[in-house]
Amino acid sequence: MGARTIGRMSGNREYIMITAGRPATLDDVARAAGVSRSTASRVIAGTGFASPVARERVRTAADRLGYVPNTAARALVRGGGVRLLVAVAGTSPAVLDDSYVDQVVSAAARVCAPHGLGVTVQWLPLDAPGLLTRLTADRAVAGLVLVNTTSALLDLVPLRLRGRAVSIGIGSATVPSVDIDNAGGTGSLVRHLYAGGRRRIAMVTGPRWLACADRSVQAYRRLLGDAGLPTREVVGDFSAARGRAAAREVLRRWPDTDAIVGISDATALGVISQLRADSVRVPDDVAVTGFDDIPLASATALTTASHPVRRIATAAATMVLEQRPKPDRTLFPSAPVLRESA
Amino acid sequence: MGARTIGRMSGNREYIMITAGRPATLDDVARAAGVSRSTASRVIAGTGFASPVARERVRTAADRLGYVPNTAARALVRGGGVRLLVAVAGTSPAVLDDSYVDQVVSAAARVCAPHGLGVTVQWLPLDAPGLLTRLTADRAVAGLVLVNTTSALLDLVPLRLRGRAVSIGIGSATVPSVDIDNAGGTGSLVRHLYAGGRRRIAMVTGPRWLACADRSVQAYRRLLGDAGLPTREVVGDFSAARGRAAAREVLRRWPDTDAIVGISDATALGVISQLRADSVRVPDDVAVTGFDDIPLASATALTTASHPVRRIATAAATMVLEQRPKPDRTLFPSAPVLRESA
DNA sequence: TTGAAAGCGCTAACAG
DNA sequence: CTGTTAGCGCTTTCAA
Repeated sequence: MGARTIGRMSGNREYIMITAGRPATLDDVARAAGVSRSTASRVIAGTGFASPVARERVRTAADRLGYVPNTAARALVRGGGVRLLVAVAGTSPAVLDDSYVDQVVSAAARVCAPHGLGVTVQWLPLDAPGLLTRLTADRAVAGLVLVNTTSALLDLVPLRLRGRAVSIGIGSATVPSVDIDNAGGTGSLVRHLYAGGRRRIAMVTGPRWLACADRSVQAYRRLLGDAGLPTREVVGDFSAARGRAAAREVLRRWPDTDAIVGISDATALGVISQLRADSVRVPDDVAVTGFDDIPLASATALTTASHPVRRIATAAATMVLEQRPKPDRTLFPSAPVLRESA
Repeated sequence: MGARTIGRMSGNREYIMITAGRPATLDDVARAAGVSRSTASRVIAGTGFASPVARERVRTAADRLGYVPNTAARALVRGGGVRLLVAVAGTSPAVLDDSYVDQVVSAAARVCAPHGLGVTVQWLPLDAPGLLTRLTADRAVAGLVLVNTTSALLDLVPLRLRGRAVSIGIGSATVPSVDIDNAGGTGSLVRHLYAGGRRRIAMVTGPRWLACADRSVQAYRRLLGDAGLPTREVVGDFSAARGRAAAREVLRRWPDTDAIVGISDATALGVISQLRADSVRVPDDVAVTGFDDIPLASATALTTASHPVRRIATAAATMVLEQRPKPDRTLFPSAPVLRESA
């Protein structure tokens, strides 16, 4: 441990080979290569000039010593930070117990790995805006991915993170957005219902504060409006439990409903289970659609719209890491997935 | 941007209040509190002595300036690292496209957040042991969580990480393990099958190199051996596709099989779909069990055993972060979840 | 109890 | 093209 082997290079210069214990530092590499630390830094970081000879010697030395740059030190001097913060807005910390968030975090971690960056995830209470400010005050934060955020939160993103923040959901003048095309996905589902002869179409919406959910609602309203049909809306919250209750409410208020559009697959699954419990046939009496195409959807033959969460998160994290101008808005298409429920 | 307000404290000493831009550093806090940087460091880090007065003034100043310690700088000097590495062993990078891994990463990120640490995830090819060595050579790596690892890989964990590495799966003399009680879970399932009158019980196993999967197989063998029954094993790989093929193989080799134990829910679901396709009734003709209790399991009424992945990952990450002696082995119980498939 | 001073490992001007 | 020189922000001896 800490054992070193002192040897001699052909050039008759002393070098040190670390055999165990302390990982090699840039100094070790420079010494072994017989160049200055700056030169070693230049070739390792790939920045600045270096003669082919120097390049070669440094590379060899680094290889032999198993040199790996210390990300923390590098981040300190460059001021770039060492981790990507995934901040998920919501009313309770339970928002983090969600496979959607899992996928975002995991995808982000995968993108960050080669850059030597880590990822952390935090719940952002909607009513405690100070937290975002505190979290982003840590210079170790290299970038920010906001999930399900609000405009209020968006405005709190500090200047330091301009260009290093992306929102999965709505964006702002300073924070670009990467998102799923809720309107397109929901629209195609509503059109499918209409094409199937449904005319009394209700919708179980998401929480009002969530803009992306609202886009689905707007699409639903627009389409029904265009067709001269009245809307039937019940507020939900993405959960199956709320979907159940909502199904009851829909049928109580509008007994002749022949289709229910759920804001999410979980919602739709809740709706279906309640409907079946009440002996309403799906899709014969009432057609039901979801949104997201989670694994459960295919198993339960739920008609829904696709939502490539992993690809979206990967794009978001990549945008944060790559420091080049980003489009204000990147929309991933959502395709209808027609199965048996509608 | 970068605007500052110069004011005067009651003690008539100059201080600087950052109103925007550059986050406050420890120097700013010290200056504002009228103490040396060392003193400020002691009270902020909570290490070493400080008079109540100093403590108070530093706290106030830090609060007012919205001071947040720079994790990277701290890690650099303390040598503690800035991120937790989740390394997932497997034969292809696709092992990372798995909700199991997502949950582990996400849970780890949650545990790390308050410590100012990030998380990265890496695929560890079984045949490229050098990668682990290279990855862990980065001093920025504060800790290691190995997933589905092998003894060979375990032996490569460097001394520097001793006490800062945990394995979800098998452990070693130097790396403690946190795991699910596969044997217990599988055992209770096999007993349930036996109690239900099944006597010709086959098993679709996991890949041979995976020790945790092997524990299930051992339990199956032991129980059948104790009952004087012959074993019927087909090698699987946790996938539904392989489960399908395995079901075919089982029935070809042992046509009178009356129960199939799947190494995972995905495997079992694959088995069931193949069985149904071949007009074999489940559970009437052949009972099928899984392992993990994924969301799909309840939707498909699959009998299985529970697997609290989130809790396991949280425990693992916590052990890595808390620097106290750990038990060599922590086993989380797996309870049978009886549904319709067996 | 406190402050001065010396780095942690690396990058980035700036002269040579 | 290369080496010298300053730090990045923080912790930690060591004296005072």
